[in-house]
Amino acid sequence: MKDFAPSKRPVTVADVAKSAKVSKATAARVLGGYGTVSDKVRSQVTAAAAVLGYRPNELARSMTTGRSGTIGVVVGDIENAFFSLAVRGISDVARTAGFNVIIANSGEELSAEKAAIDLLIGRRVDGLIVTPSDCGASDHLSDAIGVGVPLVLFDRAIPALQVDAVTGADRDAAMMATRHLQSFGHRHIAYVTAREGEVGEYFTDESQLPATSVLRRVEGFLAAQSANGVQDAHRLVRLGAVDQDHTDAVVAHLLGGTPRPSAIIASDSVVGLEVFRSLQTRGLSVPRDISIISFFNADWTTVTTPPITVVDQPVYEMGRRAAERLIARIDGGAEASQHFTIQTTLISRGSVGQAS
Amino acid sequence: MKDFAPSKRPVTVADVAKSAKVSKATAARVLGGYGTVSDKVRSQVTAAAAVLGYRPNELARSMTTGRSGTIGVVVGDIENAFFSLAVRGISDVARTAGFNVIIANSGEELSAEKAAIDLLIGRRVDGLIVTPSDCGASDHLSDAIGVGVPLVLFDRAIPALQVDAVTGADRDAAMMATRHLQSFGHRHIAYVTAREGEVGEYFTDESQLPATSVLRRVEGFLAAQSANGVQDAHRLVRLGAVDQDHTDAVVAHLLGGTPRPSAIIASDSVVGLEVFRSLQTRGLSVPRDISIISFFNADWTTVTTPPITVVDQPVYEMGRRAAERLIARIDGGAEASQHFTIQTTLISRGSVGQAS
DNA sequence: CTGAAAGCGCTTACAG
DNA sequence: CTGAAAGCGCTTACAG
Repeated sequence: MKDFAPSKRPVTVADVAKSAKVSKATAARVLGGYGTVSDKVRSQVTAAAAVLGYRPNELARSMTTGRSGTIGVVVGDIENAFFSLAVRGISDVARTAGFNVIIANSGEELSAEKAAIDLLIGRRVDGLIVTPSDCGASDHLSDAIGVGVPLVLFDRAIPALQVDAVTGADRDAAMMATRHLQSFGHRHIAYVTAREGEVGEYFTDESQLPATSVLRRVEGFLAAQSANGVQDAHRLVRLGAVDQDHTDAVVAHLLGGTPRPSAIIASDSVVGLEVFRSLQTRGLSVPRDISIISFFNADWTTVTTPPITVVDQPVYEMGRRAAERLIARIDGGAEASQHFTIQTTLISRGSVGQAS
Repeated sequence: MKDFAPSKRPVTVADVAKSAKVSKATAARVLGGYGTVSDKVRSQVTAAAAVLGYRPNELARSMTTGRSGTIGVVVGDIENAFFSLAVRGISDVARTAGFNVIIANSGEELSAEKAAIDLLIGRRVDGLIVTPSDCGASDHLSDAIGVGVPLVLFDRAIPALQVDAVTGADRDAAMMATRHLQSFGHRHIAYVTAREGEVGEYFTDESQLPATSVLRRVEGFLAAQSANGVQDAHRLVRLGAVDQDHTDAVVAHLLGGTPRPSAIIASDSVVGLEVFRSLQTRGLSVPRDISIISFFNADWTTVTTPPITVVDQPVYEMGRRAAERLIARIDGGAEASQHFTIQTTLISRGSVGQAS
């Protein structure tokens, strides 16, 4: 028995209808699972569909119903475990509710984010979850809302925009981490982020930190430092840890400067890993020579020597909440927009010691 | 100025045409970027589209053209860094070629994989890249091919199926790793995989390993061991390392058994991390008490003490190749199917020492 | 319970 | 260069 060349033309309801000797409408009813049909007709159609190998064209279906059963998710970087975990939370909820998920990557670039959103709206997703790469830019998002696409922001809020958002309690989390270090006698604490910036560039202005999650953390850090009588804390809030080489340079600059920090807080687990490597490379012993706390309870933080004290963000739960909220909106609730803040905890492991 | 409630009905070419006082066909020509129009008309239409906020309906577009400009990717677990890296490779090539990527997760379950493939075909993707969860099951894949959807297998091949595949050189890689251990005097070497299985269950039969990538590695391992005069090597090929608890049990069983292995090869970096944690928990020192090699050069392998010797699979490159091949097929090449095998290297770090 | 017709928003020939 | 008509594969009223 030979396989013939693939029959290019997909089989349609019309084909099934003809084969089952019923009208298109009737065939469509059983194939689409709506309306009422007699059992006899149902089995005829089902049988015909099976032998023909009918597969519904979801595109056509979406076009007539106006629903695609899909939600679009735009994240900063799917390779970052923070986002993969969030996506799982979103997907789990979506699947249960009968939605599929399309993921797009912005690479934390506004232009890519815009393109992704256009694409997803073009594909007529029923709703959107996005991690805005620049919380100061909201035009493309308000456009989306204007078009009628339900939107939930993830991890970051946009103050200028009336829209649902699910974020961590970033300010509190940073204060908690900072106080923890302070309780070990640390005064000169550095805060390192991956935001684009010159090596040595420190925080002076909100506009440097377009992601509100990072900004809130820095605010919390500064507040805690200020409360502890440290005034110039912002000088140790550093940008530019965009990759291992830059992080090495940032750390080198920090350790060669005055005051020399005795502890470092890493703004996310990717930066944390790079900072840890930098310290290792320089032959520094953690926590004897320097202490470190990283945001996000990533895999690697548990197998280092010592294991790393982390701010444990409930990212899976955050993903779930975002999806739940979005689906509620899709299903009609037009209530006022809300900002959900998810509490975080500190997991104390071995990377924090007494300030020397 | 007030914002009115979102205008639910999206604006269509017809709306733009009316506003620009041209025919639908003409408006569609400029909006769709095909055919020829006068500059005057073009600017009228463009202007009208802008004020109306026209967004093309990609669904409708796909339905008439028969192309969606999208490729579907089904991976085992997007949270696994191996797959995220592959997806980036795929996405980079796809984007450059003007395709978008839809990702679906199978969780390494055949039923979920089937559902995902049905979904993607229903959405009329132009092609499919899939990591088959069970290389013995090919019906759903040959169906896809039968429907005319170009398909490239990733990481694993299906011997029974004439179809393109991009895999690592798994047999060679495992032989390389095994020989490396042998050169340090190791004879009793364990090989641990995450495939479902009882604690203590060892490899006796191909059917236990439905992923050919794993099977080829085991074959390479056994061949190398056999060449070194170790006959019962398969008894140390263990299944069941599905999560930390099970891995703990598998490692405990291994270390309590006879012969007691002096080295462990982890079949992927997730298993590797769990095995490393197990060893740490048991207070074993690597490599003094036991040596370890993990597949995949994951983040965590560089920050442990000692850092881990790994089989470095060029996963990004594999992803790129898969996407390139798929796009070539989509663009018409009906050449014979091919199996691309990508060479791997061993990165020797500190986790392998002399056998005691 | 079943069928004929219209329509979703585009693109594709086919005329002018 | 521009327009009128048909069609992609479904679902949705509307009749019978």
